[in-house]
Amino acid sequence: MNAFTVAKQTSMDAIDGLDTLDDWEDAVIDLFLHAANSFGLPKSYGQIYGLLFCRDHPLAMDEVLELLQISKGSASQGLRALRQLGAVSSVFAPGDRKERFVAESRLRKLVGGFLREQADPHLEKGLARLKQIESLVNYIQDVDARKRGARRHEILSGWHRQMSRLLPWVKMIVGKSDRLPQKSSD
Amino acid sequence: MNAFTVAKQTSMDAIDGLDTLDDWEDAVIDLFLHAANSFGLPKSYGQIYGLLFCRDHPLAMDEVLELLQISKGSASQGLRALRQLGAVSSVFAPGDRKERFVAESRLRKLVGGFLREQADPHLEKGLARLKQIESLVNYIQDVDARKRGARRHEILSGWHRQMSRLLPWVKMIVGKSDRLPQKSSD
DNA sequence: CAGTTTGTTCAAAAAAACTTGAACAAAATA
DNA sequence: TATTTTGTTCAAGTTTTTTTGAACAAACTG
Repeated sequence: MNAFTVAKQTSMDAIDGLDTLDDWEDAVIDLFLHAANSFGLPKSYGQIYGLLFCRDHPLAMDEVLELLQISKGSASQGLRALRQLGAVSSVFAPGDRKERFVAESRLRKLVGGFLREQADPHLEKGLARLKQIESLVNYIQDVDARKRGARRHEILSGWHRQMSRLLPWVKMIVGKSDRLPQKSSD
Repeated sequence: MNAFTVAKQTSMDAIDGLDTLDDWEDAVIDLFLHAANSFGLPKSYGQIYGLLFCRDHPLAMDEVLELLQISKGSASQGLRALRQLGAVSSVFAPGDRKERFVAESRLRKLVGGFLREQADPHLEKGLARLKQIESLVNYIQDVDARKRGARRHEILSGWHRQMSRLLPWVKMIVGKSDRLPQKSSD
């Protein structure tokens, strides 16, 4: 990258305001920071997603960490996790070695990714725990005590079944009319 | 409480095994510990709920903290929070000053309480943030930049609407056939 | 009313989660 | 191949959350 290119880009950014955060962008990033927290994700993930969500064009990792004032490590880990969740995807600009990132803005996809990466694994682990509980209950000698244990195992199995049923419905219901109808996208 | 009463209770507990935790109870408590964590609640809440869930009879706070080996403070705060969530309710045994607690085991109620105490407040806060974003977007001078902000606000508003729609469905779907049909309870 | 039981509060300690940045690796370039 | 660019890893540091327990308050009891 030569001096001319640097100068050109800097001035363009300054004109477009893309090398600083607008107040509304700060507010959006803050919204996602809190949203991430309430979904059990690190706040930096929310910040990164929020920034990309605001922008029309892909950002590279160094732009993200510069704009958000976070460390390289956070940016790297955050972007990887968000991609894993399907919340961001990377694009490679032709003739540029940098990987650039864009936010997925279809709620359906976001919810789907979250359920796949977070909810489904918990349900699987839960099933394993249920099996272990079942076998422990079978060792109980006292009849009444074993009945009590068995009853609890039944209840938990019922809950597990219901949660398993619920998730597909969530995927269905969310994303029925995603992104508002005006100006059809996708 | 006189010596006889103490001796009597101790022996009864020993016989029934109610003053120690069975292996299966440990496993159930551990299950709820992890579940609480994944719902963003302190693990002690999960432990307390799990213990009460295992037992047929109400437990007093001192029994809970003894069985789980947790502090008075944790037990007190945990029980209060769980009651607030509708996950436990307290009963007063006649002729006893102690408040005793039982777990709510209807998934519908648990989910309802969680949504009411956790999800609904988040949605409300989200709405407030959206309004603030909207007003910030209106201050943007540059037309294209304002369009970009307005578009983002629309998308977020759509998400908010969809999440608001989703929650009632969740309440409906969960608890359709709660607690397994056999041996009708409640 | 003095003593006991029951339960709450909250400052400090402990534990858990998150972030940082320097060292490292991989890939492109000269 | 030496150098630069880009990105990852992870031990150590920081922040946040949770737990503890001693002090306190309220309600009962003798």
